[in-house]
Amino acid sequence: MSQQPSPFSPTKDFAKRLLAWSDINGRKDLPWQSDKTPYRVWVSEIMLQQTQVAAVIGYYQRFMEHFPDIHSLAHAEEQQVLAQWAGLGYYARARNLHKAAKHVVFDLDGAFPSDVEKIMELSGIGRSTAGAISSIAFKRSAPILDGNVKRVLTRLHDIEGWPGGREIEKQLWQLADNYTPTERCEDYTQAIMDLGATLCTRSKPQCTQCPFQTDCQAYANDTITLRPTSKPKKKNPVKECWILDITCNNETLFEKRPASGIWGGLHSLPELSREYTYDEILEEVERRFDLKGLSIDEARPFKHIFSHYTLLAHPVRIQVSRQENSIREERLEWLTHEARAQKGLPAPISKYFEEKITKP
DNA sequence: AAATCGGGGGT
DNA sequence: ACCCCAGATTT
Repeated sequence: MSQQPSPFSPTKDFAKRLLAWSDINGRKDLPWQSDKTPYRVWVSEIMLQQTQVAAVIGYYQRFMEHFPDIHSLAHAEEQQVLAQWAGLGYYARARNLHKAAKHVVFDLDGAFPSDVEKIMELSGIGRSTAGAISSIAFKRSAPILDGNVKRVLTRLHDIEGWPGGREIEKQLWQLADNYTPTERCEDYTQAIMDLGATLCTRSKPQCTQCPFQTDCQAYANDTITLRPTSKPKKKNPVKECWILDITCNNETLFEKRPASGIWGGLHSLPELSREYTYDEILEEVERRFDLKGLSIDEARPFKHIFSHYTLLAHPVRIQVSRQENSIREERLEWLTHEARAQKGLPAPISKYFEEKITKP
């Protein structure tokens, strides 16, 4: 755990300078930026959660015409709410909005809660959205930590580590809280989102326009493109299977694989789900190939790493007695080791045979 | 094709 | 308390 020596080295007057910047460059004419009632702010924050400003504007205006206040929303049928939401996507947001409206109107006497803790109890509102509503609608000093703010803060402090992780997120909330002013906190909330949305963007940030260029640790360290640290790719799953090494005399049964998928179109050993028991394997061999197994035993498993998963193949050797009337299919082929060497086979299968020959 | 996003839900 | 997902867009 690399505890940073000082998790917080305050940039002096951050809020003041940010507000000075946003007074000139910030957006102040969006539909939800006038008449900032809790209801109007809330609806805008929910709509903006996973959707860009430009896409939200039209929906917001129509939504407000249909449901001008929280009472009209609470008394509406869910279908009417969803109808107004149609096209915005993420419809769970609309259901949560409706559910929360009913809760406020019928359980809280229509009084929208003002502190973060209470706001967070409403469906569809987490800590960041609650902070936004509390600060913008109630002018309470409450931090937010949405994607924009995470980006600004991880760059300003050049914080390494995925912001979704526990420790980093905790550190970011601490920073967000420290920077949040008591004066003009509603403008500050809007301003830091504007900074992230217009200058401190994910790609091609406009650092030359940024009022914090000389404060920015990532800029100084030339790590802007590395911040925020991207989510660690979850390590690939391991998939296991049986690989059937079916032999009769000196020949092995190969099966041409489907054209698409892994090893598409190549000849390979038949593959079965690892779930099968020996008995089930033999049943399947008889069903699919019309071959009776005489003996069955396992060889050493081999591993093959694909880009998206690791295959752990368990070869199972099956001796069969060749029948006259064995199923004949285009995709099935009996090959000797010599013939096999000429054939296009998946590398792991070829390798398996090299080992089998050199170390029987 | 892969990364992103804030909250919900499952473990 | 922690991890992961659904659902849609963006790069």
